Amino acid sequence: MPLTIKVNEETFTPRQQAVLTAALDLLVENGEGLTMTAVARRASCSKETLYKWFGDRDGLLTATVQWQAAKVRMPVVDRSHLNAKALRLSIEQFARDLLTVITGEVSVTLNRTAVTHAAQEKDSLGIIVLENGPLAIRRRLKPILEAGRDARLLRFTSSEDAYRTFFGLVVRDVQIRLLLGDKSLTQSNIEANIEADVKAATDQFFALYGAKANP
Amino acid sequence: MPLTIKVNEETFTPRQQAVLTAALDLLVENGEGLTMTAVARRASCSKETLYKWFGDRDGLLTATVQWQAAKVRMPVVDRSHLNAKALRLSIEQFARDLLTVITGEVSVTLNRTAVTHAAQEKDSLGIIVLENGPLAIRRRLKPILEAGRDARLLRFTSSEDAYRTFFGLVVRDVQIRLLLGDKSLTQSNIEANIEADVKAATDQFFALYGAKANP
DNA sequence: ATCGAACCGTACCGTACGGTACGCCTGCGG
DNA sequence: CCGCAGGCGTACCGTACGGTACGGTTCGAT
Repeated sequence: MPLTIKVNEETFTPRQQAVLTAALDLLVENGEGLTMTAVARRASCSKETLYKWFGDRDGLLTATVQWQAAKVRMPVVDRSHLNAKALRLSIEQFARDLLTVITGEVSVTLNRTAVTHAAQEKDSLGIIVLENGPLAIRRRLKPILEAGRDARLLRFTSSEDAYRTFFGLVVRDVQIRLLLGDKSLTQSNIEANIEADVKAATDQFFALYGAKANP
Repeated sequence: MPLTIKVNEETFTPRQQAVLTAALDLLVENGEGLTMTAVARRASCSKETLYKWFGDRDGLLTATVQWQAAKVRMPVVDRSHLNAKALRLSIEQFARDLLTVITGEVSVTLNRTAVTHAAQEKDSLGIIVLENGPLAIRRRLKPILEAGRDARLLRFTSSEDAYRTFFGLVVRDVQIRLLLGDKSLTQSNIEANIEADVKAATDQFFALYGAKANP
């Protein structure tokens, strides 16, 4: 019987964090390279310690994803004085952050890992990734959207729907293509277009939800 | 050395198709349940035959995904007389088909399998899924969009961009949530909202790319 | 100085699974 | 009737990997 995994306890000792870093590195380098032996060797620790700390392989995986996903923090957008320009900048900033995070190597790896995990009737990693990815962004964007509505700069009925449309406009087919390993989407390729994409998505979002838009 | 896999040859004997069906069933039932022994037992054939026909496990997997993905065919939309109403119906139909396919159990399984595969520096399955999923839809939608533009019903510069925006508006965060195993997205849940979602996405698409829209 | 906890390194075990070999049956051409 | 190709079922092999055990080492507390 494996030990209970401490999923809610986010505090890891520096040594443990070194182990998690090693595990993440292995994941990024080679998605399926995360074997207990490899992690132990990379982190210069014994397998016994891994099992003592994380219970079993799944526990180590969960801790790694959890710890790493929680590190992805969007910068908070200033909400103090909300004129049209500031709102637009905030939305643009969210689009930029969303695209940057989602196209990052770590994010792709984490999402792939979670999808693989979900393919085995285990959804814990998927929940963690969802919670720290899309849902985290949603939580931060929502007050901005509602402030925009209160200031009569935006018009929508459901902030949920508005957010999901925003997500779609920004992400489009980029994420799924990255997850599927589409070679025509290189990192430099994305970086070169990110500003144009951010602007386009923001324009479209305001076209749909701006105060002047048709209901 | 495994035999060369016949990826371009789409013709399988009925017996082979029965094997592929068994493989797909196992995949859908339990993502990681596709072991050679399990397939052989399910299809009532010998492992030796599997290896003779498909070379190795990867070949069987590729053949399964290839064969199944190619079966997903969108109905062709009539393009004969293209007034505003017909165009809108066509777009709506695409949105509906796209959503229906993407949220289907088989599609989710195939995408998960391909993502898992891509996590191991193998992108062949990802390419197959991309080619038969998003890209197939794009190929079919593109002439409709351009016909709409020629008829001055739509306005856009790049049909590529228009398609990708359409994809984003329709799919939003549904696919990634399904891939990650989000429990709050049940099949019945999606089905109940699909018509409303289709209408909303089409409305938004026309708001952005309709002839009356701002450039 | 001594003890014990924590931990490293490594050897070891069990199992699952990819891949192969082989014996047997069936159907078909001669 | 004979022989043989194709295929089924099963036994088997090798390996990779999850998980455990254990001796040796470091280090802090007493």
